[in-house]
Amino acid sequence: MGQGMSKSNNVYKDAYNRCLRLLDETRSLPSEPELGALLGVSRTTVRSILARMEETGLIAWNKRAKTVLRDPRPDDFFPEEETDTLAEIIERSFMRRLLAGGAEAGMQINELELAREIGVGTTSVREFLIRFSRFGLIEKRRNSHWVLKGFTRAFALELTEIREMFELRSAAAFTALPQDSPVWGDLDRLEEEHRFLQREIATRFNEFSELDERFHRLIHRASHNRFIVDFYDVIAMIFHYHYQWNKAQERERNEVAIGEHLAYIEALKSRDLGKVDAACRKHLKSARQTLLTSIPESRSSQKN
Amino acid sequence: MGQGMSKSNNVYKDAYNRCLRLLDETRSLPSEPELGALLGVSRTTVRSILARMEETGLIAWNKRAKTVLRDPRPDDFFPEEETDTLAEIIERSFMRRLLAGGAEAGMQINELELAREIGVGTTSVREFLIRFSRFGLIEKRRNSHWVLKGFTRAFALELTEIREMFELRSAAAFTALPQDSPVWGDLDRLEEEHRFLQREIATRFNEFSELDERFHRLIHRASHNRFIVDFYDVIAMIFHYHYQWNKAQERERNEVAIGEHLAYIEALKSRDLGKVDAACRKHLKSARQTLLTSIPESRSSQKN
DNA sequence: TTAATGTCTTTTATCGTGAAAAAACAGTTT
DNA sequence: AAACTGTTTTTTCACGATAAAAGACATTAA
Repeated sequence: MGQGMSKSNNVYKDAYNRCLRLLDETRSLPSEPELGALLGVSRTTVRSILARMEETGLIAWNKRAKTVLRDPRPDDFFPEEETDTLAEIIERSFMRRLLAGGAEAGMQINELELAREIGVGTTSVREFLIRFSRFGLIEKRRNSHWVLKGFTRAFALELTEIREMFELRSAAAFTALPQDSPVWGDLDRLEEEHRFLQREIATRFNEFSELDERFHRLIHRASHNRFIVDFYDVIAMIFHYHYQWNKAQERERNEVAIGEHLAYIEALKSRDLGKVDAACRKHLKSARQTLLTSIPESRSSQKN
Repeated sequence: MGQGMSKSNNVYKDAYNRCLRLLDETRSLPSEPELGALLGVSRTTVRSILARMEETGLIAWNKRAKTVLRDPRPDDFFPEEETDTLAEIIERSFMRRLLAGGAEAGMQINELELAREIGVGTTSVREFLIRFSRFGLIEKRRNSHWVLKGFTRAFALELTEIREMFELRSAAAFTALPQDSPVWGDLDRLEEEHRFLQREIATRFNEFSELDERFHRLIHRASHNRFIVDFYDVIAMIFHYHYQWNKAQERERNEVAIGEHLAYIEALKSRDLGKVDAACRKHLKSARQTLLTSIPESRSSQKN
C-alpha cells in the first residue's frame, strides 16, 4: 500500500473529517478563510473539502452560500488510518519494534530496511530518526548507521533526574506568578477535572494519561524557559508509550496519581514554597517508581 | 558550484589530507584496516586514497608494501573548503545570515530559498533545520514554514539558566568521583594547559575558546546524564559563533575566564562542595554577562 | 590459521522531480 | 473599502534514483 506516491493527502482527509463534524451543528458553513482558520489548514485545502462535500451531496455550494443539505453518514468519513501523518506512522512502527522486545541495546538501525518494512521512502525515515534522536534513545555514528541505546533503566533514571530538576523549578516559578495570571484559572479547571475523574475512576481511569500531560505542561510553562518546556516532549513521548505498554494496575496507579496531583494543586494554591516542593517531590518520586518497575531488569548484560 | 552532483566525496578528500600528514612521519604505511581505523574511514575509502597516492607518485603500492617515495607538497592537498561536510556548509551559511543582522525574530525561513542560495538540495536543508531546531532558535509551524525565534536576550537567559542548573549539578557529581577515576588526571592536564595559556596570553588568547569547551565538557560528563551531556552541544554552538562574532576585549575576557577556571579547578580538587559551588557560580555568572553584553538590546519592539 | 588484500553487495547521502498544500495575487460582491 | 471568491505561483513533503562510502565475502600471503 502507498508505494510510489509522492505525498499523501492526509491533511485534506483529516480536515475533511473534522469538517464533517462541524456540519451537525449548523445549517450553513462560514467563509473559506474562516473555515481555514477553524480547521487549521489553508484555503486551498478548504476548497478541496467544499468541492467534495458538494459532490457527495452534503452541501450546496455557490460562492458564499454553503448550505447544508443532509447530515453526514458514517461512510462519509475517510478511514482513520488515512488521516495519519507519515511521521506518526513511522513513529508508531518504530516504537512497536523498540518495545516489542528483541531490541537489544547496541543494535544498529538500518534506514533502508526500516523504510522498506514500513513501506515509506528513506528520506522520511531519515528525517524521523533525526527528529527522534533528541529523545536520547538512538545515536548516529558519523557517516554510518544509527545505534540503538535502548530503553533501559539508565535511560529512565537520566530522564527522571532532569524531569525532577525542571519540574521543581517550574513549580517554584508557578507559585511566584501574580494572582491575576490566567494560570490560576487553568489550575482551577484542571482541579475540577481531577475531582471528576476521581469520582468516576472505576470506568474512566484510562483518561488520566491525557490529563496528566496537560497538568504537567501547565506547570512547566510557568518556567518561561523554552528548553524546559521542550523537554516535556521527551517525557510525554516516553510516558505515552509507557502507558500503552504497561497496563498492570493501571487503575490503582492512576488513582494514586490523581490523589498526588490534588495535593500538589493544593500546595500550589497555598503558594507555600515548602509545601509545593514536598508535594512535587512526592509525586515525581512515585512517577519515577512506576516507570522503573515497568522496565525489565536488563535483558542481557550491558554491552560496552 | 556543485549543482547536480549526487554526493560530494568530502570524506575521501578530508581523509586524504589527513593521510598526507601521516606521510611525513614514516617510510611506509600500515595495513589497510589499520589505516582505516587511524583515519576513521572504511577500507573502501582507504583504498581510494592509496590509489591516488600511487598515481601522484607519493607512494609505491604493491599489496602490503606501501613505500613512501617523496614528501607531500602543498599542492598535493585538496583545498580546505572541499573537505567540509554539507551539514557544516549549510550551518555556516545559515548562521552567517542569522548573525549578519536583518534577521528579525518572527521572520519566516524558506527551505527552497535557503537551498537555492547555498546551492544544495532541499533535502539537506530540511535535515539541517530539523537537527538545528533543538537549539531553540527556530520552530516549525505544522505543515508550513519554519519561524525564526531570534538570537535574543530572552534566548540567552533561558540558555544560561539551564546551563547553570546542569553545570552546578555536574560539578557536584565531579567532586564525588573516586580518587582513582581518570578524570582527575584529565583535570590536571587541563590545569596545565590553562597555566600555559595564562603565561602566553598576549599571543595565544584566541586559543581559549577551544580549551573552554574541553574543560566544561569534562565537567558535564561527570553527571553521567545524556541529556546534560547533550545539552552542552547547544551551549558550545552558541559560544562558538559568539566568539567568532564578538571580538571586543577578547583578550581581557579570556584572561579573566582563565583565572576563574583555575579557581574552579582548585575548588574541584579540594573536593569541598561549598567552594566548588561558589567558584562555579562565579564563573558562570561572568560567562552569562559576557554573552548578554554581546546581544543588541532588542533591535525592534518584540512581536507577539 | 590469522590477518591481510581483492572483489562484490549494501547502505548512506544527496539530488531532481512531482503531487499536496500553502500563499500570493487578481477580480467580485456586498 | 473591506472581505470574500477565483486563479496562479510558490513552497513543502515524499519519492526514486545514483554516486560515495561502508561493510561483507572470498581469496591469498605470511
